[in-house]
Amino acid sequence: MNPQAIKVACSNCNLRELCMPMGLSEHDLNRLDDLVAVRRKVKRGTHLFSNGDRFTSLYAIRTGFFKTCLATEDGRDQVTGFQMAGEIIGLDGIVNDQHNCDAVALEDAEVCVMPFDRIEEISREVTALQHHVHKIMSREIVREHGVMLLLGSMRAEERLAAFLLNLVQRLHARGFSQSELVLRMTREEIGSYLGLKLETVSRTFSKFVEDGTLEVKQRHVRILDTESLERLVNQSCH
Amino acid sequence: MNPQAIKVACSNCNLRELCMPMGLSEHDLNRLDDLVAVRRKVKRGTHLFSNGDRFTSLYAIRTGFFKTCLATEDGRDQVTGFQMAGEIIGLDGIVNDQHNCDAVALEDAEVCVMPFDRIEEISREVTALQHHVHKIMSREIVREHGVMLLLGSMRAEERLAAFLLNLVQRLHARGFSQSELVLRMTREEIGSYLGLKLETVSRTFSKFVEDGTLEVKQRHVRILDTESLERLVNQSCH
DNA sequence: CACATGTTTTGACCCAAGTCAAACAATTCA
DNA sequence: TGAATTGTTTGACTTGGGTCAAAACATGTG
Repeated sequence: MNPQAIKVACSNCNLRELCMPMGLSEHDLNRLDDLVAVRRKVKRGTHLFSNGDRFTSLYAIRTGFFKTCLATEDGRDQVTGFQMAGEIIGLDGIVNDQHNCDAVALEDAEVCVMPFDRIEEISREVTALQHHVHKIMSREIVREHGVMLLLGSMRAEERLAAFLLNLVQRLHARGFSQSELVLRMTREEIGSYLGLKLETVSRTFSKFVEDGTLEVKQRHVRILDTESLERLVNQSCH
Repeated sequence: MNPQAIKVACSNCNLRELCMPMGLSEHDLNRLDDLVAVRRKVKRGTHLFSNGDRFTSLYAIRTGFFKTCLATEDGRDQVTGFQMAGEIIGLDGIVNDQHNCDAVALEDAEVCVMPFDRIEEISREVTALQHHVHKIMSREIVREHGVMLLLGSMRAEERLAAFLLNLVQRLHARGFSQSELVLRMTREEIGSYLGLKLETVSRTFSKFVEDGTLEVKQRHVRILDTESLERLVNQSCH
């Protein structure tokens, strides 16, 4: 956990449009460059933060892939999300000044550390940033509504279909293929996120392969029939 | 939907400690009184806002009880939360400038309408309000994490136990009994929230009555054995 | 390279919760 | 007040996904 002392400006970052507000004046852009204190590398399998850690900062993912998960003393475990480049993690820590879940890198990663008091300070001056922060938090709330819908009302196939469509859609927005993806997480982690056991996830993948909807080789997935997945998600009358 | 023209100050409101920041100077308190544009009455069964409505304001519940729910075209329906006095609804609308769920009054209710542009304006000046808004949004994110854990990893009894404990805890914080409550929602709405069918909710209530954990007469519930419910929620080794 | 460890697949079996159906309250409203 | 509507309970039966177990693969490490 040795923070790198690399100081780099948001104004030059190629992920700017993903994690920062757009259309700023030169002056406001310069203010924004004070947001990121340092960058920090996070090795695969290690924690960016853990449940109970003191909350100080939000993190913008520059590279790599994370999961956030909630683990209770009694052994329950729930993956609450998977995050990729340009997304912000740590919002859960604001309310109680301590993190309420674990953030674990699923591959070697790098994040921009944004001290929260600095975010609050600058967003008092830069209206666009203030609004941006509100939108990011609201987006997370809406995302979680969607997960609740998935967990509360979908069958296994529908859940996996929704999961895959969401992943490729986000990857596509980052310039990757619309139909091919590499899963960075295990079947068990997918299962935890989707409220299914890993065996069920595996079986559902196999079923999609039989149906000709997917091609699966380990963690490499190619979507052969997107519409078929969309039909599963959108038509609940089974 | 005729907005009442009653203009009342937060500074005198007995719910202030629930929905507003504490320990403000006189000057800041006065600024806060500009937050609430009007109050609005919402009749039982009617919508405070609906999916797709233009987002303009957050709402602080003064009296009454709401549910928020997500309904998709294809007939899926998920209750995403139940809200009571002192709680804030509408946060889902910020990200896309339109509401993403329905807010329905489960009993006659009254809300304080807080135009969001005014919230942003005042929170640029009053740091405590800025921080408060961030905390409210973070709290909602953390709450939803908890629901994901419930939906993803709990069995029916555990879900209902967690639901009841959460309700009495919030009611107790508002001065009501720790052991007695009146449900404002139907079995079906409870089921939708908990990812269960109404029959399962009903059966689980019956089981708790048999076990001597609850006394249930329609929507009146008395908790006879809180510990038993807590044990269910906290010990996942079934 | 071989061994250990972690991950994925598949099969056989089981059970918690869903489905369908019927009877029975409570409310609402004419 | 009584008919209609809505909400709740309970029973009988079914089923999707969980559990347990074993084998096949991958991946990493000394």
